[in-house]
Amino acid sequence: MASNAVMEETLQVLKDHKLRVTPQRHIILAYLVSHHNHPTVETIRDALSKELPNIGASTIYNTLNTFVDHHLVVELQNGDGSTHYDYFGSPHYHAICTNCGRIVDVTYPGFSETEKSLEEKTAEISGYMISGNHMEVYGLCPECQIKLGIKKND
Amino acid sequence: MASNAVMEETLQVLKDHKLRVTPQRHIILAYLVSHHNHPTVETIRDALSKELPNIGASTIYNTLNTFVDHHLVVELQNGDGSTHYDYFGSPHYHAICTNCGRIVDVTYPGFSETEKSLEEKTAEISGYMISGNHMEVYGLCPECQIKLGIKKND
DNA sequence: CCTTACATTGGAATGGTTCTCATTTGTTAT
DNA sequence: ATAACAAATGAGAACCATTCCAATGTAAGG
Repeated sequence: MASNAVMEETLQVLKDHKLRVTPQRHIILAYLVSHHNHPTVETIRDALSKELPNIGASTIYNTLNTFVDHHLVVELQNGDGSTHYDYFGSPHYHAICTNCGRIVDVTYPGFSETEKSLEEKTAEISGYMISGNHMEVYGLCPECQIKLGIKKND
Repeated sequence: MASNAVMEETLQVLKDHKLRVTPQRHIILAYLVSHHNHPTVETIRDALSKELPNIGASTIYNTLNTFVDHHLVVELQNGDGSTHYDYFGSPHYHAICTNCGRIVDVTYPGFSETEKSLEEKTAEISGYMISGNHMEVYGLCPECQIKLGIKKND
């Protein structure tokens, strides 16, 4: 359940981006801000079934696409066939398990510099006018390492 | 049309990976090696309509998925709704146009070190056993900058 | 308030990808 | 060579995430 602080924060975010404040948008954004589940549309629909029992799938898609357009949210594919969404608060990237699909956020001191440097080099080499990036790292999550009986030699 | 050298090379690649050498696999791989179009399944089917007039869509999907499993090929999404494929020869990443979807390969001296460092930091932080990564940079390609009347201030 | 442009609904349509299964083909061992 | 087996192919059906559409509802500004 989203706290009052989150509701106020997300209200402001919507206004800042000149988006019409509908209950659906407000509640979906609050959900994304207060969870880091990297949910799918289905996950969101289930999670909000109490607050928004009659929401249409199209609305969730529309809302998320709007958020993506406004760079509030990023799309992620983990190979399970549906798109996952992540509220883009502070700079981070994702580690994705190739076995179970689990997605975790990763960052480290100096990551912003790495990002910036990558973007600058890309602009220079390709002539693109850069607006963003995605970095993803693939591997086996700790649980799947155990599940598959793989030992880590460190 | 793939040269003899490419056909020999790809034959060897298939054998090295212990993949059964079928004409379909051989020709598709040769196409990927000798083109850097980041093709979709449809693009490939059209391009090979002379050499493989009766190939089924499933075969192309199966073949590409097999190549992906063997890390010969990577999948790319540029937002147009279908998956693009790229033969993974030498280390590089992709710049993707947010307007027209154009994908270009990018690399620079020291890129491998950047990659390696990212993977090592990720392993340390997340506990994942890393097997690979994807980096993508988004922006407007030079053509779309012109098309949209955006001037570059450098 | 009233208006109007925009958002939401839900059901149908779309289309990329996977599935099924009968048939064909590579590969390995004889 | 040839036989035998496992694996790949092809055609179409099935699947399912996502988009489209037309009708209805609603937020925001004057």
